[in-house]
Amino acid sequence: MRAQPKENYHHGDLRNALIQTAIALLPQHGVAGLSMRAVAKAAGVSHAAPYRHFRDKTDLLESVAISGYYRLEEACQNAGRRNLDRPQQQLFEAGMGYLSLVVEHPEMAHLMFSGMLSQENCGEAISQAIAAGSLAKIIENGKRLGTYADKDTEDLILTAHACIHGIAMMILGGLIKRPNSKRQLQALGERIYNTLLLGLLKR
Amino acid sequence: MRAQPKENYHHGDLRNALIQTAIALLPQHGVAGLSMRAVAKAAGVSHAAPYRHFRDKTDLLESVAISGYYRLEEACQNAGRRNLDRPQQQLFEAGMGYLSLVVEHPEMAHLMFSGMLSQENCGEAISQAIAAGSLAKIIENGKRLGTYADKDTEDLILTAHACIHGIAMMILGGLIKRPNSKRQLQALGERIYNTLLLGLLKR
DNA sequence: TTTATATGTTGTCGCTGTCAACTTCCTTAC
DNA sequence: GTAAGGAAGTTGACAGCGACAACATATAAA
Repeated sequence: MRAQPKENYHHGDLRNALIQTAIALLPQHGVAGLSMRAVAKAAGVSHAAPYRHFRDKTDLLESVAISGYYRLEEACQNAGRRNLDRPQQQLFEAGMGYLSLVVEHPEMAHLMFSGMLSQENCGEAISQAIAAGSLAKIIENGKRLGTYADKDTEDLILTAHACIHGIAMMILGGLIKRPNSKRQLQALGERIYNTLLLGLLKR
Repeated sequence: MRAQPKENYHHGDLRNALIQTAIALLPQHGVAGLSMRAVAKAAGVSHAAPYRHFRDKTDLLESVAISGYYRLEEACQNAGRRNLDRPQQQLFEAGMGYLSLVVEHPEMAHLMFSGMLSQENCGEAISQAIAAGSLAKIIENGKRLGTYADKDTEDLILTAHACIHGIAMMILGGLIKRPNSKRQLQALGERIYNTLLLGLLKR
């Protein structure tokens, strides 16, 4: 039994400390500019210490990305729980949560979605299960309530996800002007959302 | 007047040669693994030669990305020209061109869309003018022909672009399984496209 | 022909990711 | 309670990188 984590040497929970430190440094340094050594130094350990807990840099970044996926899932699930009997509001708020996370933590989003991490550890499996998983529940619920079109559910989920993800990545990639207020982001979300619901064609 | 580019020393058109070499090396090395020195070596010049033509690494990568934007524009414009009186086919083929480029040249797409390049030189200005520009013409044309809903044109363009871009980035980021044939890609495009046209809601 | 400028080369710097070798702490077996 | 051994930290080293300065050479201008 350890009373207090010793001051020197063994850290006690360096692995998590490194992940949290990396998350903290990410906004300043950017994903490209974030070095393993900088994370180690900021965490107060020597430059090689991280290699006792992570195979290489990618391994650390994967762990950071995974924590981002969980935050994203949480945002989507909360949107679902807040509006159990209003499927359209569920979907809209989930989408706004998705967008907000990307806008507020662009470097984290870059890490999660740029595809540079091994597809095995945090690609399809996790992101699919999490982000699309929450969306899927919301859309299936809406379909049960008779809100959505009587088409293949997978197609509805995929299209909604693509739309949300697309706007997020367009902001991230500089293809559209980055909204500089919650209000602007909300307005952007509404424009997309309404168009997506009604479709491009004349009704 | 120069008869033949001399074998030694002055290259004649090193700037373009470096861009082309970088494009050629991109698939093997990936954007993260592509080094200035590797490009220089592959182009047959010394490791510092590129700095006579590019301020830094980002400057070279920007030039590579810009050439990608032009390829993308070309694909979209061709789709428009091929189907002048069929607005839906125009939009679908433009989208498929967009998707194909990303699937066939994922590293180039990564460079174009990840947002790590300076927004000034090849961000909003160029990408907006090119990709969205071609899409805009197509959708405006379709609206004139009475195909599309009587909503704000900007919203239609934005939503269509987001949808296409989103699917492309989901493939790139490993969020959905990468299609391994033209046929699979086509099928994926059709699912999205039909849902986007008709909208999520019951009609 | 001389001179200036553009372009390519070599040498160097600090930083990075990663490994090997060493040290220190904690745990477990006797 | 102590010795053995593994887990977790340290220092030192290496090659590769981006970038700059100093130098060399080819072309253009005078």
